[in-house]
Amino acid sequence: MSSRELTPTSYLVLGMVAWLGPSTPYEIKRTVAATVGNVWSFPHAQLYAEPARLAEEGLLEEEREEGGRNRRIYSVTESGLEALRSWLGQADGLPYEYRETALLKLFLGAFGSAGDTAAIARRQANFYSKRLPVLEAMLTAMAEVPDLKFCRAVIQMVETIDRAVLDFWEQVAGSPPQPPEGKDVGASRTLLRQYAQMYAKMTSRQG
Amino acid sequence: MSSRELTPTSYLVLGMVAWLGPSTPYEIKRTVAATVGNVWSFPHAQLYAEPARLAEEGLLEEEREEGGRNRRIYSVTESGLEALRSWLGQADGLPYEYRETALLKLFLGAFGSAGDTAAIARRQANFYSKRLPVLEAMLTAMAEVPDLKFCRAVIQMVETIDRAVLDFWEQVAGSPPQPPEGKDVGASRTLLRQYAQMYAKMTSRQG
DNA sequence: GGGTACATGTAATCAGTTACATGATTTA
DNA sequence: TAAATCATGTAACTGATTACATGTACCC
Repeated sequence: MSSRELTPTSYLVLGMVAWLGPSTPYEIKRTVAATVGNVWSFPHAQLYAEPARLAEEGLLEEEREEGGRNRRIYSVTESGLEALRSWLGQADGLPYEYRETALLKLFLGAFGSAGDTAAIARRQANFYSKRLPVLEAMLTAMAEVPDLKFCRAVIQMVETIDRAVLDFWEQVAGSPPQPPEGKDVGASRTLLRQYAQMYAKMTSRQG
Repeated sequence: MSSRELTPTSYLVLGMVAWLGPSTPYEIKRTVAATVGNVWSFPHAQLYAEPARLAEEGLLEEEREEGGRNRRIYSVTESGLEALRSWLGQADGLPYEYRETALLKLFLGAFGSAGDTAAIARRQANFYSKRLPVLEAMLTAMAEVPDLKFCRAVIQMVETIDRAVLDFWEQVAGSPPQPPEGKDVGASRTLLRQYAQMYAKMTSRQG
């Protein structure tokens, strides 16, 4: 029936509806925000658009609330559950994507001013140091509830990464790489090219 | 001159050209792949499209190679450098995005079969356990070369995250959360809703 | 009763992804 | 010299982001 390839967003929505039972896009959004949304943001417009698509494909079923807000309410169909199960069965093994603007700024720090990198590092460290205690509170709250173990696993992963990343940025803030004097890129220019070439060789065929 | 807001991709390209000197999209691509590309993938089509845009906006300058492959060669302009510097000066402090399909599968593991989650976890662990030694080789190679310190910092971050994530997946593989018997979601259904609500309260106003 | 935050959508744009296509070097 | 990989692009599609818009509930 459907021809398009489902996206991660598709499966997330599918899974949330399966889990929450009949639910509105807003409920999906809220639950996502509380879990994977911490590190993988799904803008709410998407969480309204995606269920609509899935409904067209017969993987969700849509009904409208009578009266009141006239909300859209979605439930999983059997073929929706099937799609979800089949997806869960594949261990495709794609690596993570980690996107942090600050990492790009660290990378290109040579072109900035002296204090830039340290300021950026402190800013990031500050953010994660504030999020960590919240996560820990969540984790202890969930520890009692075995039914939330899957949810808990997600928060545990967020915590794991936050810790690592916080540590990293604190180190950078402590001893930030300094931009070279006089903007002399000349030296690093050829070195960077050599590095890229070496890297390509090391990763294509055998090292 | 330009009206659009520059994207992270824009600044990355700007920075790479500034760093490499006059360069072709392919050289940009290769260098990106060797550095941030490890965790933040920029498809090559983008690294051909973006310099073209930047050239239109006067932030890069484009010339064509005479004869041969007739390649496009880009260099930074003064206003390009300015844009880069000004961007580096802002510590906007956005948190990272971490996207790993396996994390979604872990989250939704309740709907899969018994062995699924463990298989997925092993698969991820396997990948990172293979990448780590490569990164370490790179790091020791770069340790000698002070001009590559910014580049090295990036690889260090990748290593940091890989370690943390590898550890996490190994733990999951060791004792994976089991899907409930009989697909009884009923219990966790309301708990999940409660959790989402609690989370919303904890993160909006003060906890 | 007025303001602020929660809730619920739609529209338009564009970056990003995938796919297609082919020329130039190596390497076997 | 054939195969494989490296290098270099373009076209088309569509999901994702941004922005707009408005209704409803709650708090002071």
